[in-house]
Amino acid sequence: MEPIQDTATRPEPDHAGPPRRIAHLDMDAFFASVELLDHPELRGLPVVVGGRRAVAPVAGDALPRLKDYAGRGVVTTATYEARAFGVHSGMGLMKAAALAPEAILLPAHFEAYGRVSRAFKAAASALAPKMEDRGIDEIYLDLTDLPGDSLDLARRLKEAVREATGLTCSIGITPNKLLSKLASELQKPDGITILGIGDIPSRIWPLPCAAVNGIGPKATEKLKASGILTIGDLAKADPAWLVARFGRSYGAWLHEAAHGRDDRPVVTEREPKSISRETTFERDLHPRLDREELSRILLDLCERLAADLERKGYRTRGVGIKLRYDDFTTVTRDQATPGPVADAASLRQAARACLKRAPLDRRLRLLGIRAGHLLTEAEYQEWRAQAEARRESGLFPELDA
DNA sequence: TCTGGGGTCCTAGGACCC
DNA sequence: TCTGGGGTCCTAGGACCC
Repeated sequence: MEPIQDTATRPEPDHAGPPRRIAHLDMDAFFASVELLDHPELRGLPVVVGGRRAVAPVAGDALPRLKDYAGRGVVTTATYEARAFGVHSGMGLMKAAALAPEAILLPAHFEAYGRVSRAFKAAASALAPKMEDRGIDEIYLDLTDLPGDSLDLARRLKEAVREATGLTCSIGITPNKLLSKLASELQKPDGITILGIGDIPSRIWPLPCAAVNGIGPKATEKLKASGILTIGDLAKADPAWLVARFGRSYGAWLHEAAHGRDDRPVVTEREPKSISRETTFERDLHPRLDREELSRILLDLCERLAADLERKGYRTRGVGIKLRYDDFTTVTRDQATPGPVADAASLRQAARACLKRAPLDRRLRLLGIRAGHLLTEAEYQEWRAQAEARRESGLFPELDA
């Protein structure tokens, strides 16, 4: 018998409620711009930030050039002058050097970026306290309850950020996060873009699908294969076809996204789900021949992860490792720990158990360790109380004393 | 000349329990 | 004797983002 379900009376998804006013604020070429604060003489030149460690000093007082770099590493950020050569973040440095050999290469200074990041977020949240942290160089702000028109608010935000950091940013303001993220990209750098729902056909639909946050390389290729190039093409696609092609969840989301619909709230607080450390080796290491070196690296990763857990006040109940082989294939192995732990020795013990279950027959280029299933101090105390109760009832003697 | 390091979320199968 | 179905946890992999 056919299941009977009255879909016609099911309520619409919750798009109701008063329209919101959401800002996305994105720092312009963030890492490179911070570097230029220290090296104003490099303004206007193509500059790339990246590389694994300080570039070897070059003869005389010449600046380190991209062409002088040899080794593993990717572009972390490029100035707009460097981007003009086709260089972009994530690109291998060797490839970038082929495109812009004379570009200046600066090593990354993550402590400095962290300081400037905290400064711009403090300045923005002083004006708009409902702030969602989206990483080191971007935030969402919920401006719905603030007085003043959007253009004026955007100008005040940019001025506050500039005053606090000396840097420019780009801002998009629309009724939701998805559109604001798209809007902030439209007039970079140093831009303000304010859009309403009515602007979607003219401003959003001409953009390529890949401009949408959540449509990556794989989905872009798949869409392209069906002749869907722009967000407008995607908006015209049959939702049932999208679901059949991309799955129930992602297919339905693609349809909603193309029409600029997005209910996600601005989330001001969040507990981390996992904390990890990983490293790519200078040269590929053999699991057997380079056993001692790998062992030292694992211990170092465990100690750094333990320090992170300690500093942030978490314990983990699930440890995982990540291995990347010389052919760039990646495997992971996970293992639940007997109880919540945060010390390096316990992390290493769990990591070694994971390693035993992984193929170790070819050279490795990366080793990583991750602490998942995190417990806050309060959750840990609760776990302990429950374990104690079980122990006293004699059911599960997980606690020794 | 290959491709960093830190994350989130989703899917999917099997174990296990009720 | 031929066997249901839901819920949750564990594990592995993959897409995606900054």
